[in-house]
Amino acid sequence: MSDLESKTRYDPGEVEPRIMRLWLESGLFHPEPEGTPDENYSIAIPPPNVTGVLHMGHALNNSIQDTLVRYHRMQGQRTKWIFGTDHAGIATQTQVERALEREGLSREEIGREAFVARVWEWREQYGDAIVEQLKRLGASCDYEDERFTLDEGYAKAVLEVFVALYRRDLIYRDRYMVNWDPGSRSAISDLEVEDRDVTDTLYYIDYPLASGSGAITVATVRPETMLADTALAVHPDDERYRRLIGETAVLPIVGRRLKIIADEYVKPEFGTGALKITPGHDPNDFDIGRRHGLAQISVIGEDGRMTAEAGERFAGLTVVEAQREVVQELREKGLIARAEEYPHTVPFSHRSGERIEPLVSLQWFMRMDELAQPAIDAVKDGRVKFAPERFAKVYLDWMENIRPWCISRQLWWGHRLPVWYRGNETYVGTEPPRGEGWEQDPDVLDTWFSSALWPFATLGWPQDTPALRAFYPTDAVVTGRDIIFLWVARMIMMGLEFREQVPFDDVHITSIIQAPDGRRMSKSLGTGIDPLNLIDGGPRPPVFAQGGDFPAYGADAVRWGLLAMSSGQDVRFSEEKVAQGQQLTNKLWNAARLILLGVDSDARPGVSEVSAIEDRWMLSRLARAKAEVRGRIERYDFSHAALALYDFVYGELCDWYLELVKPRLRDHDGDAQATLLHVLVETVALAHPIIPFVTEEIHAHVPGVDGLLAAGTADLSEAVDEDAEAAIARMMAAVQAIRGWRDEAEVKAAAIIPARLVASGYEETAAQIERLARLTFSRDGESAGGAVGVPADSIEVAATVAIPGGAIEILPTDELDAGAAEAKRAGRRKKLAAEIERAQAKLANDGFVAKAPPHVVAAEREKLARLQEELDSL
RNA sequence: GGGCGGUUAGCUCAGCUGGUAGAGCGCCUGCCUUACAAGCAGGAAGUCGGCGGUUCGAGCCCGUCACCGCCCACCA
Repeated sequence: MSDLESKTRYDPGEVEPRIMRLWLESGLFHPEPEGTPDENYSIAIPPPNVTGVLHMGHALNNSIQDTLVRYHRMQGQRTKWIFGTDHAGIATQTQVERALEREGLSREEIGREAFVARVWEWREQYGDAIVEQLKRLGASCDYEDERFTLDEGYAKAVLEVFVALYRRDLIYRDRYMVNWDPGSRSAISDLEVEDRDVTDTLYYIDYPLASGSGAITVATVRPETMLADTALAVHPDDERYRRLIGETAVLPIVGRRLKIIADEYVKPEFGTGALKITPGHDPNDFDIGRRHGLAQISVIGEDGRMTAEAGERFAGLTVVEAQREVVQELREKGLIARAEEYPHTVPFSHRSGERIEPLVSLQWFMRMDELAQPAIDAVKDGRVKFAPERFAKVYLDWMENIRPWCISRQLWWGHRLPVWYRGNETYVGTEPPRGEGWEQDPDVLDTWFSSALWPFATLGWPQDTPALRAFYPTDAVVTGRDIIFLWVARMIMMGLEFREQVPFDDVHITSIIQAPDGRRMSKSLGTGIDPLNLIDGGPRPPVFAQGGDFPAYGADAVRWGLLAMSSGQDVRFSEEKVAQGQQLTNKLWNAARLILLGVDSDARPGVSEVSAIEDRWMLSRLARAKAEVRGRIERYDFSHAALALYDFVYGELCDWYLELVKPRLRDHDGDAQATLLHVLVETVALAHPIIPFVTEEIHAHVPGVDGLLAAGTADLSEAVDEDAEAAIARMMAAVQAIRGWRDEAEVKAAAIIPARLVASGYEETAAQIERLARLTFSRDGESAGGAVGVPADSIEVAATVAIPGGAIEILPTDELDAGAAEAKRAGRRKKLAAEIERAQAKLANDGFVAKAPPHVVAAEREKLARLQEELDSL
């Protein structure tokens, strides 16, 4: 209890680790696998990369998930936040390779087995970091049931799926054009490619005709690939070239004869209208080549250097070097008609950042169209719902045009393909083949292949486990829109294929939080903000105008701030929102201090026989706040949930209720104490899913309540008391009117001013008005709450302040400056006159009176009458 | 080239089925009122991106233009 007395500021640094320990030790986060998925609640965390560190995206995403999870847990549902990490093939392998480089080693030097062992060591060493960081955030994941995508059981699920899809002919091996990433020396999928703007040189090259009569000119930004040209193409209807179709041209430098073919793909209006065809190094040319049965020649190798097929002169050169050589030779021969700057977009590897080299390569693919159809239906018929809804369209557009997925990766870290070769034989199975001479395919699967199985593989599939029966399908997945295709779509397809059920009902796509200057948050740009630095206090990144360290805002403040920032769209990071969250935690802490240090030792929470108007009001407003926050959370509208909570705590609980009830608290009023404690308990329960730490800490101090707040069940009652709300709303308006008048009339803040209440509807609140507005109502012949006072002209009145249902008349006193009061009256009169004019004009408009809904017109008339009355009283 | 989102107070953002614009921060004024001065009370501040239309009435609906951001796409 001494903390409550001594700490006038909430101290998250002391509270949060202590509370997290309590939660973890309680076993609260680890539900027994019982019940049905319908009655239970589960979310599978988007598995963070095992060697990753928490970034702002994680912080937002997991704040949201934890809010959902804690909310549903407190609705009494058996709740599991399925937890684990992803082996993250390329990312992790790259990190370990860099570490090896620093030792002067490479993975090739130490060999596959030793390398994989090194990665496992690395994982042992660094794999905990992100788990610990999630705990700092307060995430209530089921840490006791942690999965890893390369664990034995999980790997079994991956192989099972591969084999099953292979047997269905959905997985196949093919020589095909792939996105080759020279950086990671692996093929990557279309989704791992990003386009960047680049300015290249567009060369116009003359290809002499074999007949010797002139040349055909083609434009290209990649002259070095001409070494692999196997044809030229023109549009069949292009008059300029029609007579050349079927002729041959001579490939400069190489001397190969190229047939001139016709293909509708060629755009006559672009460039020269003639195209060099390089099936080995261009995706379009690859297709054209297949259509026309052209040879594929590969002059660029997987190492990004020219191959022997490029000719002795170029073999071994880098692509850039080869281009220079080729261009130089063409120039010497006078075959470059012209060259110009050419800005366009070019594919780059999302992972390594290197320019993609399209290559023909023998890879494993998954055919997606058949798997996609049920997943399209699931979204169309609402079994899977996107929030915000517009992302359903994004999903459907992609799914309806889905293409085969290149799933093999030339890496060492990952699930090795369950494929073996012996001569011309191929064996695919979850167990290695019997017999001698089999060699396993060296490739591993795309990381997203295993991620696609996450919602059920984490629960023990392919075994029929209790966890699977209790928690699949899950309820929601919460993630960023950047992985709708990479992950969400594939989970839906795999879930339907292998469990015949969608993996989740709801897909919540979160905002992406940008740097304060609107740029992408990125470590390399200096725009990244480490959430831990916000929680614990730490350096502000360079993107902030203000330097120095963040204050230690605490996890609750960061959670609240991120939720408040997030909306349906991308938003800039706002430190002010985090600060606002901190203020909220501090406000709650101090409200709790007022209540807990003020009540008698035998006081207990309760609501029986509540009769005081402010108590009734508070309970009614609490009920509304609960309904509001609940509704917002269930609609995945977290910013409004956070703001509604803030508004309730500040605007109703602290600004009004606590002020109203203070006198009764001092008087040891039993009803007041019980109600205060009840409201406190209910408020921290309401707030807990969003700001779990401070609420748990406060809850622990409430007399007569046991157990963890996080483990409790929320009271769902939402009874509203309209009469009490109306009475207190009037009182609040009256107090604010007087406060406003006092300020403008320059009445000293501390002065208590004589006045007379000339209004109805204040029977229960007159005394409160006196106290909160610092007035003293005269009782000459009237009761304090009397309906109508003595006739207005019988006593001199210094000022009249309009309030709902009447007015408060300020009586003369030395505290009043007559001039200021009159100036104030004049100002008010002017304002009223303007408003009256507007209302009159509106009502004079026949169209308005005739066509607007009756209640709108009636409201306008009422307003006019009220304004007129006030003006008259002045 | 398609598609999506945005443009509201100095800053970051709200604004439900159209009915005289809101919050936080910042700013101004006054208060150390025994929960919180990292607090409390009060206040100033916006031609709701431009133009046109529908309507009695438009921040909200329709059209159009401008700028910002994102996604998808094989144009040499």
